[in-house]
Amino acid sequence: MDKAKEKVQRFRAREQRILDAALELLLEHGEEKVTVEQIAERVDIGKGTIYKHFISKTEIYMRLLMDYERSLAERLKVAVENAEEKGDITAPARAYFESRMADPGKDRLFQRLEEKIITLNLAPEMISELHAIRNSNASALNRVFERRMEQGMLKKVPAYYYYSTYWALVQGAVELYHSKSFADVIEDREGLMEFIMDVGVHIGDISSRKPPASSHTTGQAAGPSFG
Amino acid sequence: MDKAKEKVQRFRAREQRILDAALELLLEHGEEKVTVEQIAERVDIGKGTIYKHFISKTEIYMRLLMDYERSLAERLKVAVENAEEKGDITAPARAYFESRMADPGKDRLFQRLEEKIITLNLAPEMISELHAIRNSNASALNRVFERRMEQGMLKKVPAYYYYSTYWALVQGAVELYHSKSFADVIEDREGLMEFIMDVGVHIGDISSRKPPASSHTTGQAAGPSFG
Amino acid sequence: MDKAKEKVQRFRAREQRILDAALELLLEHGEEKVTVEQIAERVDIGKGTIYKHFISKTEIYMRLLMDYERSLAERLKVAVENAEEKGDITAPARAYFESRMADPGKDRLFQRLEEKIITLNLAPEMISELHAIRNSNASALNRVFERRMEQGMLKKVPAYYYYSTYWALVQGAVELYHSKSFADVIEDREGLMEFIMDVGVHIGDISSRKPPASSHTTGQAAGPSFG
Amino acid sequence: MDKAKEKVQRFRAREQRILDAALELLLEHGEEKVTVEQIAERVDIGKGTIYKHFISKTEIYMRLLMDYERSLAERLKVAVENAEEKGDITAPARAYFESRMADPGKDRLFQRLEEKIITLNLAPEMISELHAIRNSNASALNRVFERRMEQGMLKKVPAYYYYSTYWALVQGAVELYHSKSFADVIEDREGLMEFIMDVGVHIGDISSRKPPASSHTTGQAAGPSFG
DNA sequence: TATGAATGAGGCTTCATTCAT
DNA sequence: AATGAATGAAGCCTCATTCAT
Repeated sequence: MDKAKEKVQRFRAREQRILDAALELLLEHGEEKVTVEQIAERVDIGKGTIYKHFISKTEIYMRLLMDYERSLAERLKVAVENAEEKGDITAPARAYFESRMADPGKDRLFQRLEEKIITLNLAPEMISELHAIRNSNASALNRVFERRMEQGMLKKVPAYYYYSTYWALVQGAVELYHSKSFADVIEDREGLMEFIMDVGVHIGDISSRKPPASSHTTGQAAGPSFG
Repeated sequence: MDKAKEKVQRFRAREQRILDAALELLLEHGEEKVTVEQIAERVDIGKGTIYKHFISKTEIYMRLLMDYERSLAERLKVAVENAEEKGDITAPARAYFESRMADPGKDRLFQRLEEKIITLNLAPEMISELHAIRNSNASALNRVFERRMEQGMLKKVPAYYYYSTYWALVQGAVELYHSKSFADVIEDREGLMEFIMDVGVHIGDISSRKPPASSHTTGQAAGPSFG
Repeated sequence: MDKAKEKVQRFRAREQRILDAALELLLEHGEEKVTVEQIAERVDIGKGTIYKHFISKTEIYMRLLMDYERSLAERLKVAVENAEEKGDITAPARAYFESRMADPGKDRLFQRLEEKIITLNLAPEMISELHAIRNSNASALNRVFERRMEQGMLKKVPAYYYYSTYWALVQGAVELYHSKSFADVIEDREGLMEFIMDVGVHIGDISSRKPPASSHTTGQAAGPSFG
Repeated sequence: MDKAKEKVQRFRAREQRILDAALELLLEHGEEKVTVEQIAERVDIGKGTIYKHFISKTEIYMRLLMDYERSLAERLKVAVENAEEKGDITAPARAYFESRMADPGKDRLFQRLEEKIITLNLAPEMISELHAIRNSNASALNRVFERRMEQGMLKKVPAYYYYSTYWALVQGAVELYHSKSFADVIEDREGLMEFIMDVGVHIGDISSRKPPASSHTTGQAAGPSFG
């Protein structure tokens, strides 16, 4: 009995190790350049063993994608609930931003992975499932924007304007975080990210917006010069 | 003499045809899935001939990247000059936005291309050169933001905050434009893009900001055309 | 004691179930495309267990081959004995034909299996054993042909001419039965098979041969049923 | 000009060498057990070169199949024409038999190859093309049988009875030729094959058949004993 | 100068068999 | 005794780049 359980557990543990190794390698080397053999090597198992756990390389990637999206959804849900108790209407937006910016490299990786899988049309059903999860994320944010519009705090435009714009900003922030061109220029990344989040949270605010809280509010005359 | 010139010209013309064909194919099939053979076929020359013009496939891609970045810089420069004559201080930001959104698919492709080349560390020097061009773009925008800060129109933070945030928003807008998940949701793409641009142009505005002009609210005869 | 017997019996029963499952799968999917895992699944036992019964996949196949050949021999023997009592000299030939045509798909499968095993030279001794069984089949037929030659009913040629030719015809009939190219053309398979059998039974007949009895010409109440 | 021609010729020659090598290996080792690498090795070219000539391993096999079928059709056509001039009505059947028996190993190999390709449903369109060629073969034989029926020389049954039975016999003869079980028994292969052909040619003959011409017509009391 | 045939490293996946539990 | 996770050899195919003509 116990032995059987143990075995199952060891099996699951190995599955997780495969996923972890794949993610590590993906983060280290990029989507291209990671081979099944490499993953196996890192987990220190045979190449064939991978295929006891996953039917294809794509399935490994899809699992990573789903896991990430689910954890995002989970964190967002918690944040929304907490926020509603406290009456902080900007909390969901902040939670979303923070969730995605928690590990921008990972976030970005998963975008690329998803894009590739969609383009090559591997695993269309799993992609649908993924998008279903994502839509549940979207609706939480959408509700926030809609409520604020009703309260007259936001300019009235179609709600998806807000959500889309906000998404775009976060997406861009993720790219920015990763960008090697900006790396030299950005001295205070934390400050910048806060600034961006603040911009995001106040998109469309009609008036009397709280000025962005930044650790840099003291006027810094000359930032780094681009070119 | 003339013959030699003619020859050189034909050579250059073919080079351009190779670049055009590569871009077309890239746009049609995505970064992966374009082979040197396909390019040669479309130009209707031999595969070997390509290697008379470019030492590697990567070099072709780098050339496309550089050309794109330069055209961006060029357009931006013109816009800035025009704007300065007319005193429209938001013009550079708008020009930048419009330039990148003129063909979002292309813009996005080049991001991916660049990313790939950086990741695989093919052609590090060319990448440096590319970034130099980009920085010259950045400085034009930076100057705008700095001037507006000096005029007290923008909250005082390091100038790169503005530029980075703006860049992030545009970057995100490009992704948004392309995104298949959003495609169903976005009914009025033009309107949305204008909305985003407006958000971008007014990042950090201290007060009395003009509410975003949206085609949903005011009939704007001729907005910029995207895509 | 009883327990031990029971155990042995269960063991044998399972062995048979493995063989049955293998045959089913082989018939369903063809020689290639059947894996040990599939067999284990269908029997609902572990893959490893199969190897408690058979040292290799080839051994399973060899067992199927032997069993088939033995059942063929058995049926043939019975038919010959019955026929001799009744004085019907063509009975063995008919019995042989009917035996092999009883399930042409199976017969054909075993040809292929044997061929494969011979080609790859797996299990040479078992193949010898198989051929020994088959030769015992041959001798029954041979005796018939020899007797008929002695009776002046058949042209005198080496007896193996008859047997070989007859074998060839039956072999071909099996293939014909299975052939997809012929499927469209053959409207009356029963009639055709009877026709072929008749041709076979009368190979070498010296004179006054009974014209082939075909269901197209004479109403034969109960012919042998094929397949 | 000449150079270009030469090049094309060398290319074609190599293609033929690939086909020849593949056929050789197939004949030596059987369908399974021949790898693309082996073929390349034997031709002394790189693995990749094979794929300049053929899009897949299956295509190589299909080419062999088609070439064989075409040569069969060609030989048959010539034989039929010659026969018609000379009034020898059995000539097409003989030609067909002889064509297929010219190299029984090859004939058998191609059956197996075709079967495999059909089963795995690789290349369905090429298989159709193959069958089209084969049908042209069939009709030539069919016409012979029909004419003989009209002349009252053959029992009247559906024409496909004759063709199918004849096909089955030839098919079986091919297998017989190859069979290792029969190898020891068959002392005079030529004689046997002639015997079989004669049986085939006279299938359904109504009367006064020429006795089979065999080099063994002298009564050999005891052929080899089976078992 | 232009060509395209040739190359071969490298990637993904399958499956019979072994062996620790 | 039964299991099934693990193995790794082996197979097919792709494609950037080279080089002889």
